[in-house]
Amino acid sequence: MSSDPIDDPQTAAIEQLEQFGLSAYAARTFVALEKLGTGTAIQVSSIADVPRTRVYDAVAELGDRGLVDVQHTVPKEFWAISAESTGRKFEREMAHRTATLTAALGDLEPVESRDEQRGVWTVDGRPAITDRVVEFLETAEDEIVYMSVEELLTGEVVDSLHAAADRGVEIKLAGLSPTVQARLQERIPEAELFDSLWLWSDTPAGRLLMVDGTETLVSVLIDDEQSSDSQQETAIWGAGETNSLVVVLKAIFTWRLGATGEEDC
Amino acid sequence: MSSDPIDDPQTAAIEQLEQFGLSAYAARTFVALEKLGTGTAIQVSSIADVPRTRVYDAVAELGDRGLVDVQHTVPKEFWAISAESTGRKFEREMAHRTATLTAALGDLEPVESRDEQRGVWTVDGRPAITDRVVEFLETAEDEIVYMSVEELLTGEVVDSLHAAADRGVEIKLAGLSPTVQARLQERIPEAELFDSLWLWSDTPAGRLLMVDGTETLVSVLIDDEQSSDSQQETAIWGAGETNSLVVVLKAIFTWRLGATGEEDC
DNA sequence: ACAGGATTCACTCGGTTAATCACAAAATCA
DNA sequence: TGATTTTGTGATTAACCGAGTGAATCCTGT
Repeated sequence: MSSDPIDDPQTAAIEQLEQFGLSAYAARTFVALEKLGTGTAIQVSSIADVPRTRVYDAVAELGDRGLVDVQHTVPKEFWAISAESTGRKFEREMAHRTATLTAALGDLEPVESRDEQRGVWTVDGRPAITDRVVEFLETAEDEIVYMSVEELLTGEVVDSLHAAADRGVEIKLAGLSPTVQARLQERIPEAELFDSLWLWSDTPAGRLLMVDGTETLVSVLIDDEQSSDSQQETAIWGAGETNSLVVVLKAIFTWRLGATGEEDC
Repeated sequence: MSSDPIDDPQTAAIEQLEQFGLSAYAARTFVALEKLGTGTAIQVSSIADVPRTRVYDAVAELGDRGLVDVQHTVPKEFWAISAESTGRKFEREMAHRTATLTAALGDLEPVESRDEQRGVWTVDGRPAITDRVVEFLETAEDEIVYMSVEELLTGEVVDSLHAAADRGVEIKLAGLSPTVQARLQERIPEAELFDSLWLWSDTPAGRLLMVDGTETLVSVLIDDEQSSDSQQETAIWGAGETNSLVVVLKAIFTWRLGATGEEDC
């Protein structure tokens, strides 16, 4: 009995194989064979919890994918390719799939011209928001204004800031805590720091970004009603000179940045 | 109307997205948004052939994956990330998945020791067979004997042969046609050529491989009964000093190789 | 030929997803 | 303000695929 199903390698492997499109039986059969090296239907069935009579279907599926070979004796014996080969095989398959997808998406002819962005868009979830932030940072040409709490300063964001600094983009940073300030200063010495202008101290702070005065993003952390210990991040963003969110944030930033140090309100 | 559904970029993109685990509706919705840039439920529904009332679910699914943002106006408006971002996103996700899988497979503790291979295994399908051949070539330490028809000399095989030659493995090659011989000689000058000993001229020839005198593989091309124009490749292989297939082939090879030039039979 | 096991095949059941419909909320227009 | 259209959400039905089970067939060794 594998006691704790969480992060048990067997469970993890089966899960990934299913994600790659294998049936449940095939995935479990493959993992069993991986442990056995070689085995018969009965052996597989006993340790993989797959009905004996269906091991054959599963092996056929695995054979089509080039993951398992068969010995046509009685009883049949099955052999799985090595763990390293499996990894390489899937890596190549996935590379091929992503290439196909990218090519196909690139070949789609647009129905109409992609006009200027209007309105304010919302994104939910930390990974998606980080994606959007990084994307904005990568398109920056002149100026980046960025403010963030520590926990949201992931590596990719810092890397993007660094890359922007290297190509001559003016960077103005603010953190909500001295810790964050220090870390930013250390990683990106080119950046100009300014005092945090986050005035709503009881608001669960998130991030605040403006790029080239034309693209802005604001996020906040909200307590998740389901799991009380975790926080959910939600963000809004807008793009374009005349975008309402952009206009508002640009006004705020130029006002605060112009009057650095004056802390009245 | 997209007339020919074969290799139509739209169809291809939808197919790949479904392979990556998106529902049919989500995949079609995303492709539609990719063409539109931004759009409402009705616009998506009209060009994506998705029921209007289901576009919202599809978008929610896409939003969870970070592929689409929403504008909470009336009517709602949807925005899809760029084709390039999509490609990068999936590339990273797949890299993560393969890494997880490789780690999990490596952490599987074997049930019993992987004993010496016995018996003869069969592999079906050209890609799987090529995989096996390359794997054997990569483990070669002393000597490779390889014979193949031209159509099976894919790039990866030649590359593996080249790599083996570079690390000092003695390579003995034979092709079934002078063309193949010439190509091999050109690509891998270190290799020693010998006359083909494929005597069964009416047999649909495939390949024949022996590595270090301990691993052997033989394949033949058989006409496919379904599609008469294509050929199916099927192979058998064995490993280990005492393996019957290995013993037989080793005997043949040493006999023929020892008596090069004598063409009686 | 027979017994035991191995393998294949046919079928049922359950869950998921596609697809349709009904309805409530909101907005536009008269 | 009231009627009509449009938008969004939820419930319901239908079709499909995969898991699981059991019976029928085949093979092997005695």
